[in-house]
Formats: sequence, structure tokens, C-alpha cells
Amino acid sequence: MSPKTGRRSRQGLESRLRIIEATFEIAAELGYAGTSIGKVSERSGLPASSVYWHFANKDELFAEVIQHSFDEWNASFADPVPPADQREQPDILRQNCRHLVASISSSPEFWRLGLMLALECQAVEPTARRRFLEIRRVVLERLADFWRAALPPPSQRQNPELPGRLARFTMATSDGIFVAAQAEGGGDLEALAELLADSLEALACRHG
Amino acid sequence: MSPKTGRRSRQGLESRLRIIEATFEIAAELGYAGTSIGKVSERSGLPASSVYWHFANKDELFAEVIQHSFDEWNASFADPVPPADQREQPDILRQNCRHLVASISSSPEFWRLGLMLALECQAVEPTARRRFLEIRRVVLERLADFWRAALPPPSQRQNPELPGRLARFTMATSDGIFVAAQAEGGGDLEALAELLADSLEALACRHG
DNA sequence: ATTATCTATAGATCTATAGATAATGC
DNA sequence: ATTATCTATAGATCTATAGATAATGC
Repeated sequence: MSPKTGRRSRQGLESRLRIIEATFEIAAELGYAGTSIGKVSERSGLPASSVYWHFANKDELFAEVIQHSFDEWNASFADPVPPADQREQPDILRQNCRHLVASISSSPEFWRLGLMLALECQAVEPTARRRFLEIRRVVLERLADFWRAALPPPSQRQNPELPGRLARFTMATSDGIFVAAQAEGGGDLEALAELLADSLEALACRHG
Repeated sequence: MSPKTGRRSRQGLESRLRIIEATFEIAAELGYAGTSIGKVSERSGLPASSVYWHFANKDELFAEVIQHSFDEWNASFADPVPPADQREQPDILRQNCRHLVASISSSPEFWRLGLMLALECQAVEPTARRRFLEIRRVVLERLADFWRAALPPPSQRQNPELPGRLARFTMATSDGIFVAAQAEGGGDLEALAELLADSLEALACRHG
């Protein structure tokens, strides 16, 4: 039924995806400015002109790369276990903190790309930049949802801004942990993630 | 006495400094890959060949830029008020947390540059990269010193690793806050800094 | 003689396009 | 006729150097 089921069209979509994935891998390490169409062409195995057949320019290529990596992350991001019983709440909260940290560090490439683009804002061109900022807002919303589900309702009634603030803190601290893991070779990612879970828990309990 | 006091030599040092500062400003926004000698030349007002007279290549230019920005940050970084009295400790700890956050956010350019280079590690060439990693270790040591002075001695005897862990957490969280401030336009830097101070305090108290 | 700057340019790489070629859809 | 890929290349920008020029130091 769909006009896009022929062999030729399918191969076109596959090439498009290969270009997106190649760009994604390079950009997560080198950023927007460091990612050239030549490198993308080399890694994807397609000539540079094929990149321009699938995407209008570097700006739009990046906009699609951002969208694609977000879609993948979003699909793998799990919801928290809601607090069921009043008594076991501290345990569930602690468990959900670990759970959240694990979920974030399971797709580090997406976060690395976001970090690069956030910092390189002057270098990133308009379309890609707009898309990135939209996605960042959606991720924050997703994190706030997590906290709304994970925090005990009474503490939210008392302080309605708490999930939003914790969401921003979660994002900021996760960012910092990825930077540290990157700078130190990645061996200590777990120890820092542990520390993040601790501090999220400490903050959530204190304000909750 | 010094052979470097003549007008000519002094002007040479001034040009060198102008190149370093121009590179620093551009690199904090665009990263290593996005900073071209052409842009440095334009912003500093000196021709590209002058850049290569003062520095062997882009790699060494960046090594010097990193060193210079660290020296400035290090000089402006203040020591904590040590805990004097047993009773007023919580207040002093809280005060020192604010103090630390303020000190870090007073020279954001240094942190921004460090963030860019940490993430772009594949793009940054050997000399600059080695210098950057050294400096990062020194900064961590400086933060650990801060916590050794700021935390009450008994809690340190009980948990000797605490200052080091808090130092790494301080660095990670500061990094995250700069990313957030950058992505969101900078208006909310203060609110996040507040949140960071809160969490440092919560962690320090809990583990202390 | 040394130090610093300038003009000019080599050679590599970058973004992007033109236009030929080949495979599918109708 | 449409979709996708290829070769080839234009024109800009990039890192880096050669070599002339001018100001200081001795």
C-alpha cells in the first residue's frame, strides 16, 4: 500500500539511516564543528554527494540526527516503579534513583551529543539548534514525569515545584557525570553514578 | 636587568597575550575544532603568521591557553572559612557551600573551556590534551583541599575518602550546571547554583 | 644580530553543486 | 518518470610556511 515498500526505496532509507548513524557517532566525539561531511562520507561508505541528496545541508542533517537519537533514547527510557505502600517508600525512592541513573547511562551517546551541542551553541546552526532545544525541553518534561510518579504524593502537594526542580537537577548532574567519565577515561562512571543516586535521594528526602 | 624589559620585547609579550585571550574567548564558545587560526587572527587583530611566530602550532597554542586560563582561575579561587566552633558548624558548612559555588561561577569561561575540551577529547591534539588533563587533576586537588578545610575533622577521621569524593562530586555538578545555564540562556544559573549548594550540603552532612 | 610583524601563498580540507549513470515504478 | 548513487569539481576556508620588512639590542 505504502509507496515506499519497493527494494529501491528501501535501500534509500537504509542509506539515509547509515548516514544518520555515522554522523551521530562522529558528532558525539567531535561535536558539530568537528564533524565534516567528508568524515561522514568515509564512515558511512557513501559519497559526500549522497549525503546532500538525503539532506539539504549540514544543518538539516544534524537536526535529523538529534531527532533520531532522541527517539531511540526515549523508547528505552523506563518509567519508575510508583510508590505503593507508605512504609516501603524510602526503599522504593532509593531504588528508583538507581533505576533512573542506570537508564540515563545506558545510552551515553545521546547524552554526549546533547552536551556537545549545548556547549557549542554558537557553532550549531539554526535548524539543528532549534530542534536540540525542543528535545532538551521534552527530556526535562520526561524527567519531571519520572519524579511525579516516584515521589510520595503528600510531599508533592506540599511542594508542587519539587518534581520540576529535581528534573533539572537530575539533568545537570547527569551531564556532569558524563563529562567526568569522559575526562577520566570512563572507569569511574559507576562510582559517580552511585554518588549521583545518593545525592538525588538526599535531595528528594530533604525536600520531600 | 631582565633581558625582556625593552619596548619591543614588551610589545611582543602583549601580542602573545592578545592571541591567547582571543583564542580563549573563541574556544570557550566553539571548542577546539571550531576555533580556527583565521578567527583568532581576526579577533586579535594580528595576522595568522604572527600566531605561528608566537606558537609552534594550534596544539601548542591551546596548551598555553589552557595554562593561562587555569592560572587566572586558580588565583581568584578563595579558600574556605575553616570550622572554628563545634556548634556553628552546620551554618559554616552551608556558608562554605555557597562560597564555593560562587567562586566557581565567577570565572565561567574557564569552566566552559574545560567542558568543551573534556568532551571533544578525540579532536584535541596531544599537547593541549595532556596539559588539560593535568590541570583537571590540579583543580580536583584544589577542591579536595577545600573540603578538607571545610569539613569537621571528626567526620574526616571517620571517612578519610570524603573530601576526595566531594571534590569529584563538586566538579561533576558544577559542570552540569554550566551546561544547563548555557542551554537555557543563563537566566537560571542562580537557581541551579542554589540547588547545587543544597545538594553538596546534604551530601556533606549525610556522609560527615 | 635579534625580535617581531607583514604580505603572499602552498597544499589540504571543507561545504555544496552539476551533471552523468543506473536501477525501480508505472 | 522517479529515485538514488556516482564522478568531478567549484570556491571557500584551513593549517602552516617562506621570505621581505622594520624596529630594537649590542
